[in-house]
Amino acid sequence: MSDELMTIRQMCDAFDVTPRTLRFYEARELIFPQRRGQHRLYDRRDRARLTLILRGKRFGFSLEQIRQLLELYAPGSTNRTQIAATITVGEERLADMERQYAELSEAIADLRKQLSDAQIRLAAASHEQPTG
Amino acid sequence: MSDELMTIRQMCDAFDVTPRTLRFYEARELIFPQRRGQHRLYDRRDRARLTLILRGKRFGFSLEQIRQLLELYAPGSTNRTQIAATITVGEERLADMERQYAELSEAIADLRKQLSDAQIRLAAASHEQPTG
DNA sequence: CGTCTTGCTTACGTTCGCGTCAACTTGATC
DNA sequence: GATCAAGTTGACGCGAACGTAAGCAAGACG
Repeated sequence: MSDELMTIRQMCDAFDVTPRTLRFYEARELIFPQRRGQHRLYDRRDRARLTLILRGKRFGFSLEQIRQLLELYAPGSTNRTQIAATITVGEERLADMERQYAELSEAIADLRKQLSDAQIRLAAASHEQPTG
Repeated sequence: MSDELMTIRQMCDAFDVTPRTLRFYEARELIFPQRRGQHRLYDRRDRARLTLILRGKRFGFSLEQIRQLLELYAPGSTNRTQIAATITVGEERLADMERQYAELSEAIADLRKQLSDAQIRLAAASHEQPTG
């Protein structure tokens, strides 16, 4: 069961990203795969981080914002002010997400209404020529 | 009450965007202000569209996706296949948003947990040196 | 009349998040 | 030992979404 360590190719297949992407994230210090010689090896931690990265991206966060958030998920520092700072940015992101959550709820309701209106227009247009 | 028509400057102030942005959206056919001579004038319709554009952006949609969505909000075409196509893309966007909504809910719960864990670490670090 | 402000067009510059080579190493295989 | 696949490090390229700067028009104002 060597599902502990994965090569870059396995990672790419598993997460549907390209090698370039993984190296890019590493360059931006979002993940830190080990090296066996020259080759990168990704462990469970790296995979967890990548999951969070991709999730964060889907919410529209920048890689830098995500990097800061990842510190919250990593038991890295024991420095008091560091932890406090990390918490602060985490709370900001949380606020962002909560705002987005509320707005998304509205937007979905909105879009549903527009869709049903359009369905009506579609039905009304049924007796006209079917093409333009 | 000439709140019916607004200049580009008034729009920028109202929506916190730059003139460049408004002209850019126009070039991409997301808004269609009237012209008085050379000057652009924005009416209620334009403002509604801009609101939707900015909202869409916050959800991570591209301007092109937003442009397509806007057709749903504009009583533009009476062409049956056109309306049907518009509905289709609208449903796709809706699905996107619903997925995002669900995932966001998870992510928020997740982040809350990480934050509370971090608070605990912060408390635990209290008796150590307060700086590094 | 000059000039100030507001806006216009055109066009090149910039940042982010990668894509796409090129050239090299390295371990495996014929 | 030649080749081949998999991986590596640069370095440049690219599309999206604007920023920025140059140069022109046109009404307002002293």
